[in-house]
Amino acid sequence: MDNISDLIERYLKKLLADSSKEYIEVQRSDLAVRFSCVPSQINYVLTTRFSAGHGYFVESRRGSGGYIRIVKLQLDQRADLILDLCAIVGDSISQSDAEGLISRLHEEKFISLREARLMQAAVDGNTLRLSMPVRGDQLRAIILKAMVISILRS
Amino acid sequence: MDNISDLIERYLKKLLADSSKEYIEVQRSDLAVRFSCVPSQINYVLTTRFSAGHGYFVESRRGSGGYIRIVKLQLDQRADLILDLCAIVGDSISQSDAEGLISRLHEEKFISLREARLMQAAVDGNTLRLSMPVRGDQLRAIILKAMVISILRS
DNA sequence: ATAGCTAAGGTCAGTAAAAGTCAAAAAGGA
DNA sequence: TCCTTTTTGACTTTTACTGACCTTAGCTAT
Repeated sequence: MDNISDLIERYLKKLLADSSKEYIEVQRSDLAVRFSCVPSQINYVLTTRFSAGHGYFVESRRGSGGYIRIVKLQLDQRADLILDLCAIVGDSISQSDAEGLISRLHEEKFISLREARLMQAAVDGNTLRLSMPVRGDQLRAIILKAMVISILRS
Repeated sequence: MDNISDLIERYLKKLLADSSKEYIEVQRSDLAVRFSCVPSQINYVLTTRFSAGHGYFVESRRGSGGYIRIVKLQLDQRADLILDLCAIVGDSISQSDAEGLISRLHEEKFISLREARLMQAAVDGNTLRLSMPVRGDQLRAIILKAMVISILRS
């Protein structure tokens, strides 16, 4: 139930929360040692849990003195939040990214927990797949954008 | 009278009763071993005895470190009304009926105005028609029920 | 300068470990 | 008997993890 990827995710998010800046810098090999895993697992965690859809931006540099920088994008500093969110969603969005975006909206206090759950339910993979075997990601994007617009307007 | 499904049901309900939280997490394969049955029997038990209508909500994750989480909804007398409304939705619902149902939920103070707007947006005709010219009413019913059930949590 | 070494991080495909689906077979019950 | 519920298992999908091989950046000795 607590797989390594979840532990790494939590660790990085705690670092971010404790940091005074909006980003952190880590070393891939350090993390791999700390969590007794292969280095490439760090990349796995980054792509599955720190994607743009989840509200993060990852930069890195190789070579000696290399690093991985994880930036937490601040939603509340966006000039036009609705447009930006719709751009992030795009024409198609995976369930994982949708979940990340919704929980982010909740963390940033744009929506309540109940509202987050409502939105999750509407774009849930099982819900959508029941009706549309294919193109679930497109449908999810359409519904998610409609909800984002409705709740952030006003 | 003592079939395996009943035993599994009782076991899970005892776990829930003994738990300090309102949910439990189990592993499907563990249960299958414990009760000497095939893993898919667990799914059978979940769908026949732990549905929303029975007052439960089931989430799960696949892959290594996967789990099944069973949430017990604490239902008050008002929950019956919600479940009835959910049953009324059925397999298919028109936009105007959906709107009626949503405003009813709001009038009965089950949901806030913002939540009502959110739900309206998700099942809006234009939104759904964009993606599915046909079967829009079926899709609307599926999404609406998922959202209605979600408000039973919390 | 620069060739070459070293120390980072990246990619990708393959394997393993879960849970899900579906329909057929078996068992019960009225 | 006939219908419903339970049980089974073959096949699928999703998620996590691993390792071999690749790329990039800095450093150092010539």
